[in-house]
Amino acid sequence: MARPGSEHPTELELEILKILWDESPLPVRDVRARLEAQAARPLAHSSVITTLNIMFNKGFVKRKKDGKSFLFSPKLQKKAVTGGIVGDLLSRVFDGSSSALVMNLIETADLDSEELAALRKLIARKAKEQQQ
Amino acid sequence: MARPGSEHPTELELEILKILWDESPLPVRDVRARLEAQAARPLAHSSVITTLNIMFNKGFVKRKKDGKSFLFSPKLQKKAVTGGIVGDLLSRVFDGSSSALVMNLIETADLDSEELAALRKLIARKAKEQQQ
DNA sequence: ACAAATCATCTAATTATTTAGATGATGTTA
DNA sequence: TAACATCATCTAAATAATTAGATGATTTGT
Repeated sequence: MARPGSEHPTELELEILKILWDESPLPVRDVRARLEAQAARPLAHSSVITTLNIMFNKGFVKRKKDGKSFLFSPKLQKKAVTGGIVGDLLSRVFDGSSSALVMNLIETADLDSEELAALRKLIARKAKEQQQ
Repeated sequence: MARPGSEHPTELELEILKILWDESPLPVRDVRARLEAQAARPLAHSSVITTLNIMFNKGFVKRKKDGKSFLFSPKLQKKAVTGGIVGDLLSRVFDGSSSALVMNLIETADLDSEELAALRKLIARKAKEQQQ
């Protein structure tokens, strides 16, 4: 009875990817420091490097030897990852309906008038592209 | 060294919640049948009821005794669950920026002109509400 | 040169999540 | 009534995810 893994990054993995999206390449030491400082996750050095190596084996990050340490970088773009998570949410909960999710977000999110205006523009642009 | 659980439903739990959102209350027998038919997850009866009871303990579902079986219903609304997952994604990846995620979705989603028109209306309504 | 710091590797442990068979109780059908 | 079907409970096991200390190697600082 196998427990299936997930195709998406786990919560800790997502935290680490975010750190690397913000700045990379980074050595483990720095990833560990930022996990503690930015994500309130104080982990031992070996906990962090273990997770990073698992992520490397999963194809989420690249690593490059630098002296005796490794520098890690994200291999997946932010959009690809969020697209995957959200796409999954779509197919599971919204029967694949993107617009239902987008509407749900717009209804629940706290958007100010500038953000709404920007969205309006984007939608107008999308609609225009569709007519061509 | 505890391994933290997640505050969100796991992938299987989300599949089960979807089934219950579509129709509830449901007995375990029916949940199991739909997992197999709709989610291509053929699990043993006891696997399903174990997961449902874990979900009950987590506060995700309600259950009511009916004869010798239990009927399960969702306790959380779809919006609350997706809002939680997406809110988490926001805070981890988009620094809390709802509009960035919504824009990301609009750009990547395959929306037809009717859907775009509906979004435009919703945004207009939101903008109007904000002026009051 | 020696001590301390840094680093990866190895090994181990905990917990969550998943999966399921055996068992006993209950209900239904022949 | 007996056999069968259905159901929850109990027990067990596999795997993923997480966490971390011990160890040896390398680098840095005194």
